[in-house]
Amino acid sequence: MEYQFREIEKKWQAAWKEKRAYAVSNESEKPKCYVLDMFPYPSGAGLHVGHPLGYIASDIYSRYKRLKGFNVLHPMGFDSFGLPAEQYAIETGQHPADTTEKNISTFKSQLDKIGFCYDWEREVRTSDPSYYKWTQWLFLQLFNSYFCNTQQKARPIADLIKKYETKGNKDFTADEWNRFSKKQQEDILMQRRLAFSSYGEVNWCEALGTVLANDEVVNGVSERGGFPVVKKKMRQWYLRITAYADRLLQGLETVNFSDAMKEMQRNWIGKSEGAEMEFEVQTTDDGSLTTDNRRPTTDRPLIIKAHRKFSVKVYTTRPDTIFGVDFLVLAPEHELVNQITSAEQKRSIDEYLTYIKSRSDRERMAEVKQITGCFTGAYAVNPFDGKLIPIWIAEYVLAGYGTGAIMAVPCGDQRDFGFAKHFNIPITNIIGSFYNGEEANPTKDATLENSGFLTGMLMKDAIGVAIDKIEEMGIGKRKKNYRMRDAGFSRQRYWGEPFPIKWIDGIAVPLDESELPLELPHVEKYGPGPEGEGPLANIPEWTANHYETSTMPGYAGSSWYFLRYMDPKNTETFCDRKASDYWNQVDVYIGGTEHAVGHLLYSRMWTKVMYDLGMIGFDEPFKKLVNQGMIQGSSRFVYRLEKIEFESEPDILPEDILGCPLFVSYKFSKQYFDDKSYSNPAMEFQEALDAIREKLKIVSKATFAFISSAIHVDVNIVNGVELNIEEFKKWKNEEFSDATFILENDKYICGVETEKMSKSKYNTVNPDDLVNKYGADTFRMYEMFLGPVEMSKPWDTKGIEGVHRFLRKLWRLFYDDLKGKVWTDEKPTDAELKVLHKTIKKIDSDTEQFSYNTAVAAFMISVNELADLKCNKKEILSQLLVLLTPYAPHIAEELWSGLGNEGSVLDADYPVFDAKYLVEATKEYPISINGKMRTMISMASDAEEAEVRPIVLANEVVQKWLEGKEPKKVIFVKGKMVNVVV
RNA sequence: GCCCAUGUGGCGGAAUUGGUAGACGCAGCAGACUCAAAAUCUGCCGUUCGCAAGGGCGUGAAGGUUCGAUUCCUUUCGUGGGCACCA
Repeated sequence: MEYQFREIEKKWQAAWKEKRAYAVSNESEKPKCYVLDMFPYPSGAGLHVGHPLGYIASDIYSRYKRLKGFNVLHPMGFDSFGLPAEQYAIETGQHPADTTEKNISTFKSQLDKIGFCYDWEREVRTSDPSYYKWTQWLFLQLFNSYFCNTQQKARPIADLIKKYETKGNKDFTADEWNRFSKKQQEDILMQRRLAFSSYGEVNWCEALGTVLANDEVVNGVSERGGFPVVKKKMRQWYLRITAYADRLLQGLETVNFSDAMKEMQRNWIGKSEGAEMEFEVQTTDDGSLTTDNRRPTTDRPLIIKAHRKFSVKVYTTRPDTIFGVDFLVLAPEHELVNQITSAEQKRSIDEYLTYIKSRSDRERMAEVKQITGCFTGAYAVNPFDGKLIPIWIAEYVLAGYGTGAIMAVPCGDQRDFGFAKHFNIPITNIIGSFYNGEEANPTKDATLENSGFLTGMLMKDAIGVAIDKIEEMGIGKRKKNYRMRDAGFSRQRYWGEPFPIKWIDGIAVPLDESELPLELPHVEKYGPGPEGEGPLANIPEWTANHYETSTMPGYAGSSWYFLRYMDPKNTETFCDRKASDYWNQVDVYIGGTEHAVGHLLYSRMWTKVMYDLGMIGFDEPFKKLVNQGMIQGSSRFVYRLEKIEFESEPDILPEDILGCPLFVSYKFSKQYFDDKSYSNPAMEFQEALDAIREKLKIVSKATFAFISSAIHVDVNIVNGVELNIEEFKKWKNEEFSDATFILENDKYICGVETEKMSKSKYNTVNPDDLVNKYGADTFRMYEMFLGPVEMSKPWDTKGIEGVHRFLRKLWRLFYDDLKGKVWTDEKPTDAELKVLHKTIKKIDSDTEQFSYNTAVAAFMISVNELADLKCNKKEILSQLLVLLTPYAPHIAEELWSGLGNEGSVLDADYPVFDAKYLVEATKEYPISINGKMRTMISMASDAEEAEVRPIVLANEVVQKWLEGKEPKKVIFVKGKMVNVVV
């Protein structure tokens, strides 16, 4: 009886489906466990081997927890709104709903072949109206809520309205409020709503007539077409996530995420403490701007003007350096720029602003080596010593962060320093010898000099003193700041949730709950609407109703989906409170680090809002987070000779002579054609040269040079690094059917590089093929065997054979190909029990800790040892099968029933580890001399140092190393090792 | 640029968290079985010196702490991911 994995897997998948083996109930006596994978986007390319990595890990954990007696929720669904489907629609005219539907069914059938234990009855899709009805509903809850600063939580906006009606606030009285127009009231409320509308900048591409994503903009032009892209202000929806900044930080203390992940989120939130303060802009007596740049002197003291016409508000974390401020820098977008620019500087400033319009934020942050900026001609006055400070604008100051203006202290900040040097701005040193004139020193430990009332203080002590003084003088205040911005929540796109909002007379009017869902209308064309609005603006019926024309972003539906799985069919509410109370937080959430800050922060915020409004009973969605690494592609290259230059006749392709493309094997390519530069032609070489000459039938005297260029070749037609030449000739519709090759050792060897897995690199491997060839169980175990789940690693199909051999070897413990059944009911020996219990211990702890690669190794060791012991005993093998079930459920179920066990192995009793089988009387101690292992000595496990020492010193190897001398020291670690120091 | 992760044989990786570096698997080499192949089994397999016994070197690089460092510290280089409209 052979291991017929195809039949076995088909049989049990059908049986489990028929028995609804994976259906999960919300009512159970058992403790609950919620295991969740990150929501997949059903891309048209289907699954590649990188996708299932996390799914297999969570599946193993779910099955393990089930065996351990938990009621496990392990659902799957699709984040089916998104840009790629829309892009595809624009290109092919197919409706996103149709392509999405098709993609999902491909995805599902691929997933099913791998044998996951999803409860498909709970599947959700974000693009399904019955789902996005609740996304819209939740948006309205956000819209109708505000963040109460006193209680630090979300409350209904009605509470705020009531307060305004009865008490007013610091800016207006109740009477004033009640006299405000509806529009005025709404504008004020909009400043507090958790989902609110405001103006923000987008990447506008005039030529394409559309708004572009950041990654669609490269070097200031559109990725498609290369058209110029500029910043444009547009009305946008936002979520007030900044209100939750502190709670999102505090919440991190309560969840089990990796330190790296928490650190990333903290950095993203970017909390800093410092001060906000105002610098007056120097003006003449009549209040107009002056361009007098002479510094005040004792005989010509500065007259500080009383006109508070212009002032620049800066945010700084280092108010202690106030006397070291040599210039101010405004973000180019800063509203003061136009007002304070002097007549002489107007032209330069305008030119600079034009340049800035073409720069993305990303570029502005990344290219710090390239220092740009422009002087406005205006000066500010240092409020402490009256010094005049030139005001510049520069791209390294971002409008969205802090106040959009900084005070520059070149001796303490490297970017300010570089800027000062570049534009020859004199630098004031306030930290004495801590500043060397070569680079800035951001220390807080220096003693301040030239710093007025702060002189002589340690910088870190001066921070507080400076802020107190600033507050006392009434020119600024202590301030916390966050780098995080409010989350942009509109997209000028079609394929997303419509906003349940009508715009009437400039007021955003929410739809009534009864009008939900507001369904996405069918369209024929997906092009942008007028003025960069979304495609919905092209639909007369839509605009006639005054509906909002943008749609929600991808993270809208994914911010709360984990709740819908708990109660997916509910038509009354998004999720029944009883269901969310039972399932509660997600116990284990598995997904990639690419979602570290986006999705995870948004869903954490939504959860907090829902908790504040009493809709759910917990305020962190994910108790534990496991980050899976990426599976990288392992690309293969062939090297095509592209140009042959003769002394007389340059630039001939080999094809011109040969009539066919010519490929050289890796070694020759690297040795002779590696230089990419055509001006430095490849060297001559004998071996390959002769071969090529022969191929090219060129007279031997000709002088020529080549360049080889690396071409991605489909990894599926390469065996390891050896190209399958026959397959290659058939590849790409026989594009290379007539190719010739220069081989090494009769083989064509390909180049190898690790890159992102993608279709365009021909390095994707389809799990379907592997499941067909080796079976789902082999595939699952091989993915886990590759390495730790959290680590990124390149995919290489080669090793899968080893795992498959392991499963066949396991099979042979039960059945022989010729003899049939070999398992017996005999009583196990101590040695066999020892192997079993060693395995139970290892597998149990490895599975709990997601250390699946070592668990697979432990299974292999176990089967190797049982085979060596010729152990075919049911008592041992049954327990081993239960351990294996989470990893390889099909073969486990087949063998389990073959042994005549009752019921399904999916719900068997998990083996219990018993330490008594592992007790050893003696221990092989490694003996080191000066820390280097020299020999082994077998000694009693419970021996103490006094007994061990004479045995060790008497050993002949130790004697040899001692050379008759007394050891300096003997270190004995019981149960571990002995080290003799000579 | 900033933030995070990571670097160990030809390859994927292991190492009880400061205690035998290279488990397990792939690839490779030699052998058994076979008419042959597949499958299976046995042995070798970091590098270097040596007939051998045995020794030197070795966890990206350079320092340091320690009886002992893949593990801790400092500096440095390479690679991967994220940086707000890809999801």
